Amino acid sequence: MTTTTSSVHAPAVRRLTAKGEATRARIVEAASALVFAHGVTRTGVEDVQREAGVSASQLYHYFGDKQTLMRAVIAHQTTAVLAAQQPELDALDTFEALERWRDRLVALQRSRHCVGGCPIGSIAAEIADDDPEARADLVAGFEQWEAPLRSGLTTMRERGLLADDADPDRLALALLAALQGGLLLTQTRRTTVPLETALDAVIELIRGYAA
Amino acid sequence: MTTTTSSVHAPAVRRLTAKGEATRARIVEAASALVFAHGVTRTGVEDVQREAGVSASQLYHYFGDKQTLMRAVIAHQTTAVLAAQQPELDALDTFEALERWRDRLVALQRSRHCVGGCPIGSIAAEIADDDPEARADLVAGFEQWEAPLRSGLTTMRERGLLADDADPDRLALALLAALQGGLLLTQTRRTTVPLETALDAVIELIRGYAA
DNA sequence: GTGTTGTTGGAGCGACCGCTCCAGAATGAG
DNA sequence: CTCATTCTGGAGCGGTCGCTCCAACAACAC
Repeated sequence: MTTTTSSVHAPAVRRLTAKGEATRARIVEAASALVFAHGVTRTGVEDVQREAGVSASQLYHYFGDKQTLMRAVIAHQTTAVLAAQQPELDALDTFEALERWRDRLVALQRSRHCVGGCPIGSIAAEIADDDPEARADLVAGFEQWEAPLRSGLTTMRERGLLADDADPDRLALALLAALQGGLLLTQTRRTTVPLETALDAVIELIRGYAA
Repeated sequence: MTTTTSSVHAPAVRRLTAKGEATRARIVEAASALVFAHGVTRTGVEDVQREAGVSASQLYHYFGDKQTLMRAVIAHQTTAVLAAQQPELDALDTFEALERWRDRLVALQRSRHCVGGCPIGSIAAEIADDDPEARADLVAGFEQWEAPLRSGLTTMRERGLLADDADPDRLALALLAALQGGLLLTQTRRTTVPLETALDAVIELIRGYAA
């Protein structure tokens, strides 16, 4: 129970050919792009078929139903989001790295003209209350995100960059929350100002713990 | 242009009877509750009809289409959200008021068992990119929210509670972003910890500006 | 080659969606 | 009372939704 893989008797596939793997990947990528652009509910299975260039039977061959597909989308977007924050995210152990990470996030949203929020957060807001299994995946996704933040801050404290009374757990969570809220407001207002302000505020708080 | 009322030729009603006003209100309230629980897209017009106890023709008599109804929901929820934060929100001019406000928000989410995020923020995440008019309403809603935060912090600075280099605009925006992000993570993780941590972080930053 | 399993195409079903339409009942103005 | 306007009930239409089914093709194991 509470396995990270799909639950009981997923109509998914046991073994996948190289070709099948490619088809499956194309479906997930197409679905991810559409969900990012229009949300889960507004993304129809038929839209995914068209975008991925597959037939209905192919889609339902690899994913038993839409819910399963959406869980695959969550997994895919989690990986993509973390990758988009590299290399800074995995070594957030100096104030300079923290600032570069902040700048990268802001630049990314600016390049998107502030359209679209967080690929994971948006899904969370839409289906966290309605799909328990997806919610578990989202919790895991956020945890994968928070972990490197926590680890970077911990390293900073160990190296004496942060005072002993700085709490890496608290600060990492505050950072993630500021990021999510900043993204939402940036998406709504179509300005990167909220994202910048939210991140800068928490970073300033962290700087207050500089040793 | 950019009026706050509905735009060109809204099929809405010119004059409303007392009875009509009541019916309209019932529809908006039912729709608001359903949207809060299940989101915009998952809320069917038929669901609203059932919940409000009205027929299809009634609903379309008061609201030309679903989009118009959703804009009314945004307006209604904006009022409701602000009301739920009173009396603190309108007088956030001491640290004590700030803490009471924080406690009220946390208690509210706890009483909901962390189900459902921000009534406005959730809608924003879902349709900000797809409905330009709704997005404008949401921007206005957030502004109505941010204004008292800004005004409270400004008062604190004027009274000498905050140093001159404290920027009420920045801090108010950071507070709102932390709140939104905290609510999203709290909704996803089903714990009030993220909300508490996010708000406490920004409040701690503000306290750093205490004169 | 043969059999098994993975892969693909495409028609189509039942349910639900937002919305329309028309006729009748209630209401307010004169 | 008269009449225009507002309000209500309910059937139903065209479209879309998630999904099923069946038959054929391709790839791999032996």
